[in-house]
Amino acid sequence: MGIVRRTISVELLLNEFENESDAISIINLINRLDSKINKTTIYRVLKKLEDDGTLHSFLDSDGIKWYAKCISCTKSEHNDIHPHFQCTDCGKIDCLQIEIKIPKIPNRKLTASQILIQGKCQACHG
Amino acid sequence: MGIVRRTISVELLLNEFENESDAISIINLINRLDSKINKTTIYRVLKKLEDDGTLHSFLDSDGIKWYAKCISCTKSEHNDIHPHFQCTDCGKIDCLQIEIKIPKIPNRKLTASQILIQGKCQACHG
DNA sequence: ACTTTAATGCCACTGAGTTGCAAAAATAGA
DNA sequence: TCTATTTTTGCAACTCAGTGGCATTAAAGT
Repeated sequence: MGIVRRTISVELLLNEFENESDAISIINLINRLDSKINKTTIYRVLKKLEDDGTLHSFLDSDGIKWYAKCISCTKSEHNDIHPHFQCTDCGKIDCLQIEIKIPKIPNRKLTASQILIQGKCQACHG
Repeated sequence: MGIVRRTISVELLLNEFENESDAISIINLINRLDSKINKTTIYRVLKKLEDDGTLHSFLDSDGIKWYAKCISCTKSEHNDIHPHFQCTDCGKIDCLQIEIKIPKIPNRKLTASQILIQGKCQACHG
């Protein structure tokens, strides 16, 4: 289930994503909001926002969780499938609005894909 | 640095991959070899085998680490870049010998990509 | 065989993420 | 606006994959 009550925690978290076009790691959010929200609450609210189709999550190459805004998702359907790009220098991740074609594979039914591309961003001399 | 000495641990681990064409999670290896090798050693030997170009590693959608045999890698170069397929029913992962084309992206220098495809394998009615 | 140096086992630790539960806050209803 | 209900939060303790230090063991070279 998604967000039911409009609480301060929900507002604060939505606000972080309002002011940020890149993805944000949970670790980072916990640090940013340390004095305002408990980390358990952060995990729980983010999960609900994902259920609502407001945010989507993915893991980086170290296995830690990041969240980013969805563009066209709803509660019933996460349409927002796209690759993520992580700069190996500064660590920033952003969503790439490109489509990567996965070919059909014999004897397997494909349902999802997670693509993490690594390299250097423009700021780090890409 | 990679493998220097031919120890029992190295033999046992290589043996596991000899008899297995799929990827194997570290967790699984630790369970399999519980009575024979300490888990710290397993982590260390696998890392060396990866440095040697014998195995490659990747994370699944839960962020846990898997290893699989390399086909054409060397100590100096991991050429064996390919997507991995995980069955959402049985959890098995295997290497897909297909190439997925990543388009050039403006203002970014791409160096690597990790692709995890999810779905159902043949055995689980793919 | 002996010496050198790499590899191992053990144990304690780290750190991301989770769980249970009592207290607090948000909504609905009167 | 007050009250009852139900969700949400904070806290503390926990889980579990993965790591680091260090003394001991075991390869390999001479």
